[in-house]
Amino acid sequence: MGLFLSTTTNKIDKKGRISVPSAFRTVLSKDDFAGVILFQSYTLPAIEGVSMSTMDMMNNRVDQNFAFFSNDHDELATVLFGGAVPLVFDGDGRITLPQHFIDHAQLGDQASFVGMGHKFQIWNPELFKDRQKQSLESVKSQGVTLSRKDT
Amino acid sequence: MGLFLSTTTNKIDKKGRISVPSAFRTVLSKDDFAGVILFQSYTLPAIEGVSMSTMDMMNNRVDQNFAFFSNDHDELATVLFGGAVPLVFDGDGRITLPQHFIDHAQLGDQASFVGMGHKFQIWNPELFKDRQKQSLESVKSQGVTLSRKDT
DNA sequence: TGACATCCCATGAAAATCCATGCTATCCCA
DNA sequence: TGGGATAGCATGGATTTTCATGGGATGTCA
Repeated sequence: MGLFLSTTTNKIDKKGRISVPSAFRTVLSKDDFAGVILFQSYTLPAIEGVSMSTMDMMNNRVDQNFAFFSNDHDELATVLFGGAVPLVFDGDGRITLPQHFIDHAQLGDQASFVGMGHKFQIWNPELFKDRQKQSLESVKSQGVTLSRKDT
Repeated sequence: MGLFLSTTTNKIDKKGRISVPSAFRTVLSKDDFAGVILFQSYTLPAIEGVSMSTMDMMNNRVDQNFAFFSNDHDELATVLFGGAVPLVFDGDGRITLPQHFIDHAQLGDQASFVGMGHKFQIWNPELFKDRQKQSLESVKSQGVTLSRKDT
């Protein structure tokens, strides 16, 4: 499917536009929707981004795990889909970030796109430095590792 | 899958380009992505290299072991994927090393590719000499061995 | 008609691509 | 077995293309 990898920092211009890194666009263009789905992280001052097909996948999981009219289902669906915003690329691969995302992630005139495999996050570059450092410490100290095993 | 074996030292030119040893390219070319994934070692002044399929494997493991929005998932993904850079070979089998990798591994105008089985490392040749010596002594004194057991 | 979104084009910097060269190991045939 | 041809590989440099970014023009909705 293609993975979101590496970290890229781009500028937000006066109009609130920002270029989605070319490599990320390539991953996103695998499905027919020419854009990206964004929603705010529930726990971090960051914006999460996924492809439309990943959104489909999450939708299926919600339906599998919860009865269709249960309260749990509706609560999760409300948060997950109610807060999700589809944004279409302009001709040059840019998107315009809605104001509440900019507020939530405390973005100034720059933003970092952080690849996380099947998804990515958008951060204030300064905040991300700390986040990165803290993640590394956490991964190292907790010994969260992956053993290599071919499937 | 093919293993990364032996050590080769190549030149880094003015533009930061370096030839990936032909034997390594052969191993990497087993999957459809014509390049290599690099990230910095968490503990050593070296760069680590793996194939895209290894990266895929790691991604699957992360998703299997951690809930998609859990903090553990995000921290691991940040370290693992946010710091990973996919580099495509040019027509002659070279890659251009990003500056922060050159800094981290303290590379001058040369670099050693060290085969390590499923992955390889890129070292400053001088630093690697010490590393090699120290590894050998450590293995000898601790009597590190391998159990012969597949899977 | 003003605010805002969308589309289009220009530009500079960076990255990808292409071509040339020399070295070395290998092969082939006399 | 010697020696020349050949192919693969690392290296250097030039050229072309892509990409991020800025700004203007056009369209749209309240």
